[in-house]
Amino acid sequence: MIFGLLGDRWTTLILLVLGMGTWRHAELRRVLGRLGAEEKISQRVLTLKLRTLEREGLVMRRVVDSVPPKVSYALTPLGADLRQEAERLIGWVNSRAVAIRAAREAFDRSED
Amino acid sequence: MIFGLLGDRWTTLILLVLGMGTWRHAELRRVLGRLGAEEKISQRVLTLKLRTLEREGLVMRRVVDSVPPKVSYALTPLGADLRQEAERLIGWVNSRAVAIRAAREAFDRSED
DNA sequence: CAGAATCCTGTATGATACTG
DNA sequence: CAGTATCATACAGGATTCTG
Repeated sequence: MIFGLLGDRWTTLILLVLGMGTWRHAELRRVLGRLGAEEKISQRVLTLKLRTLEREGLVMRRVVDSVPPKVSYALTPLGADLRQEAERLIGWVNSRAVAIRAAREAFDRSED
Repeated sequence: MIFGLLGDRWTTLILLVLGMGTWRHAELRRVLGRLGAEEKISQRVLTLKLRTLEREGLVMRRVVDSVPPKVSYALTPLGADLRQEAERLIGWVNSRAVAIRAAREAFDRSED
């Protein structure tokens, strides 16, 4: 994978959503469940992904130690920057979607 | 992952190497083994990756049906285009390598 | 040489239950 | 609410063997 960061099922999507603002864990989880045509992300995996992103300096974690605790997540400047790159790549794919689909169908037709 | 193509261990590297020219299966396999600081790619996985790339219209496969057979691989124009995008992303990471490493070390220090 | 078939293993992801 | 712990599973990747 390019650099072991965007190469998993959820990270890119998380980056995109966090690009829209600041979210608490549960909110973020709900939104991810809708935006992605995929299934819902498990609580455990969301925590893992956020930890990794925080570790890489892409996400900021803010804790308000009340009861119950409030934890919010947002992109760091570095994270916002990477999000732009991700969007660029998504744009690339979208603009080539037709060609790619055509290639796929041609391939599938010819192999039988 | 961004779009399920660059999100694996070998595809990006294959794209980069194929950007350097046309290769036969065994050659390509040898070069991948050196360029990547990683281990050697297995014959099976290389075949799988090349098939996928061919299906997406990114790689062209040319067979000369002699004995033994000669099969060569090269990028299509679409593949060459994607390779550029991949290089851009790699450039992004390289130019931020220091910041990322610093963030990682700060995180590891603070968690104990 | 290129690749198909088999078998095996590690890692990512997921479901569930529990806690500060 | 956010997170941890545990257990279970799916899939990518790898080793080996065989063949046109």
